[in-house]
Amino acid sequence: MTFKKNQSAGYLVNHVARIFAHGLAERIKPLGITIGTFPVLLELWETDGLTQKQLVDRLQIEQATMANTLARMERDGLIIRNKDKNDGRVQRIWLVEHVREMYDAAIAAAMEVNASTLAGLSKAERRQFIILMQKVIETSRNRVSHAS
Amino acid sequence: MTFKKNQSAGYLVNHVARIFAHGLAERIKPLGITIGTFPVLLELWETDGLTQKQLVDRLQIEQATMANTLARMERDGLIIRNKDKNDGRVQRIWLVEHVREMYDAAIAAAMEVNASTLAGLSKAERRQFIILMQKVIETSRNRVSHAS
DNA sequence: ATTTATTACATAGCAAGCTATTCAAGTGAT
DNA sequence: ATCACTTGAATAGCTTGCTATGTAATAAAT
Repeated sequence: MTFKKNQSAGYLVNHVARIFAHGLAERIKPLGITIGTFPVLLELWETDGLTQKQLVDRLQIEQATMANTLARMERDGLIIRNKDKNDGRVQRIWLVEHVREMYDAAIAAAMEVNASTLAGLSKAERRQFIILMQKVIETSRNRVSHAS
Repeated sequence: MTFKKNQSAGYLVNHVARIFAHGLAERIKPLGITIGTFPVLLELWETDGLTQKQLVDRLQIEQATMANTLARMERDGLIIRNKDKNDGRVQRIWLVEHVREMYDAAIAAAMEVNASTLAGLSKAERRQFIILMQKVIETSRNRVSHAS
């Protein structure tokens, strides 16, 4: 029996992630933001002035990836960074005013993408989708923490 | 009520895809292959000598992405490309001998990744995971074909 | 037969992810 | 006080994905 990619969780989930990414990208492009910045914005909308380290911990993105994403965001005028007074190593990240006001539109876009991409699923299936993803992430989180 | 990223299908599925990618990457690295080439290899192991166009259609990857992936594969000695006799536009892609022999090891790696990443799910949940992914892909496929 | 359109592929340029490495600022031990 | 360690961030260099655009070969239309 041969390996069938359309029965492989890893293959399928990569495909699905690209579908979501594509949908989100086209919907937030008018706002002047991109998919990589979106999770960062979500955190900052909730808590402005986080450090890079805090963003890395909350978003499970590698530090180097975060540094690059923040550099692009600063370049594009979405955030400003300034050194912490008490600790010269840490950079605090602050939203620029007009970005703080984009919250509603951005959230609407994200909810639209979720709804339309999952349109083929029943309400129960959509709930199950979320639960399964959370469980997989939890499994991985445990594995990683054991390993270290 | 605020938007919660850990309840957002798009956010979660991106995270899960990165977990799978990481797991696969470390397991196939010893074989000298990377995650982007893996789907291409799956197709060629089944049908050697496909054209770039056929790979694009079967893997739902953009043509430009495929061209770049194939260029890397050729550079790394995984494939050779040659022009089709009947149609000067098409490139046929052929596996190099030692890559053809990697099938068993590569499939074993993929199955391991799937098993260990989904270890926190019951058998029924794993089955459900596959079904939900397939449905989302199907929904997207229909939408795209309507749009064109 | 020539022109026009289509098709297959390549190239340019970017975002977003990664690992590995470096650097500077704090912390601790002696 | 100094030396070693740790921690936060930056940088280098790569893969994998995308859109937009260019190019050459074939097919279709007149």
